[in-house]
Amino acid sequence: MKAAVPITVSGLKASCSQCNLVELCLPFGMSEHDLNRLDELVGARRKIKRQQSLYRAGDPFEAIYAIRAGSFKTDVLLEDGRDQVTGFQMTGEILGLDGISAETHSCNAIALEDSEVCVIPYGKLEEMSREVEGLQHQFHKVMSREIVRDHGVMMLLGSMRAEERLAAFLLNMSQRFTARGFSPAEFHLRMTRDEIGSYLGLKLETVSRAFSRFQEDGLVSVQQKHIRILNAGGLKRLLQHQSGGR
Amino acid sequence: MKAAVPITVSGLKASCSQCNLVELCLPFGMSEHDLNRLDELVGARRKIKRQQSLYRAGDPFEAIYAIRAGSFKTDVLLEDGRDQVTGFQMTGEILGLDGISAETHSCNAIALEDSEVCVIPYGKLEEMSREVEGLQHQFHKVMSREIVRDHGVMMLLGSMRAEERLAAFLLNMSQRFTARGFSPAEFHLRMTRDEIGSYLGLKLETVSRAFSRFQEDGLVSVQQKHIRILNAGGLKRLLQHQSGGR
DNA sequence: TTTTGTGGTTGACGTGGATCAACGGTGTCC
DNA sequence: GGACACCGTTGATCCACGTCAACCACAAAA
Repeated sequence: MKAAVPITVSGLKASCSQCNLVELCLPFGMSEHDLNRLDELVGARRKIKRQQSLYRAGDPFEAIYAIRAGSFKTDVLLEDGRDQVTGFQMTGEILGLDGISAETHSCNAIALEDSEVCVIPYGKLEEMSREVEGLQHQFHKVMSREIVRDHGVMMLLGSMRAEERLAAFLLNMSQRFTARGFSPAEFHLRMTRDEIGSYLGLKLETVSRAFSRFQEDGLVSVQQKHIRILNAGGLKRLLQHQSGGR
Repeated sequence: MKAAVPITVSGLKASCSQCNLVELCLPFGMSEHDLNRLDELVGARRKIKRQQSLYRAGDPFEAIYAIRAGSFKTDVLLEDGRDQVTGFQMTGEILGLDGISAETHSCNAIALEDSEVCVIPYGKLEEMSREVEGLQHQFHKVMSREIVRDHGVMMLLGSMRAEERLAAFLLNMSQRFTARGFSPAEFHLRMTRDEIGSYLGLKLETVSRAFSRFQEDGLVSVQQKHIRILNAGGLKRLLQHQSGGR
């Protein structure tokens, strides 16, 4: 939407060993000793304002990013103007893995709110993961997890109906908020109906109607972006009962 | 479909340095010196008969696989019986990357024809990629490429219409056959209409109708699984012209 | 040769979600 | 405070694709 973006690099050096996101982020499961080495790896932090991009499709690939605060969406766009949100990312998650293959980013990463990331220069990461076994293994796991996640989305897009897709989305968000110490039942979505729709392969009107339907059925209470899940079991059942999907 | 499968491990030691698939496979771009080290890495070959599985969801993850001959599909299945083909793989492509994250495979890999793979024990791969920089980098690229590919499929499933999806599929197949030294215009599909449909998020009847439509329009000639592309430009145009897709 | 099975094609019909359109709520910038 | 922009909701209508069903082609078995 906006043109190029003023980049803010805070002088603050990141520190994995001090960070309270270790359990969600790249360093997960690494020994204290290895963790200290990671502090060398992670470069400066960078702040990204709402609606601004961390990187855009076509940018040369130099680093991956760990989200320290805030949240992002990634999207791909076709030359004819159509676009598709490929994911929403929260704190501790890693952005930029798409860039390794062609040494150029293949999607846009845009902040959904004012956010901050840790910059992990990719060359350094490769170098250090030759020395630190735990880092190498974690990094592979992070990439593999992304592949598995994408398969899940393909499943959703290829074989679920509108309400099933939204139910799956809400349960997924709930689980991720829970992992971050927030309530499983009550949370604030940072993305618009249009963005949810793009991600789920639906039009925004369909998303809105599905929300209304869930509210009628007492499954959730919806007030704009504020969601309260009233009947998680009901949402799960929506997913399991083969409802004649496409 | 079938129950568990007799596994055939041929005594033949694989050899990357001798293999004519180097340019498509994991070793791509590696120096001759590094290539020789790869020969230590790759274990036995394994033959998989048509319709049999290389691994199934839930199997413990031990190795990744490079396809030496033949082709595969991967699919995920939901507890309610629905399933979704997440990809078709050809010679030189790598299978099993989904298993790293949870140390368990998350999808099924099934041979579309009698096939053969090179078994790459994952522990050894990690070990060796700590020593061989080129290997590490190539491996990361392979994983990243998989992520980018998945984003493309998400785009297709989320925002293209039936005929666009099939056109994209045919062009993709054509390109991959070309890369393997086959004709870009004429090839034999190894998968059924139902499998194509599952991959593209369509019913088999819709796939069949789209094929018929393409034939009427002189874009391709279709005889069962044998495809001849008569007008590649026409197929590409189908993709670009915003045809009011969903 | 007939039989059986699997995969593919085609037609008639139904429907879930897209499209088009109007309107209501909320936040932000003067 | 008022005006504007953006986002969300809801209704009416349409159409692409799913569903159901019949039939055909080819291959393997008998």
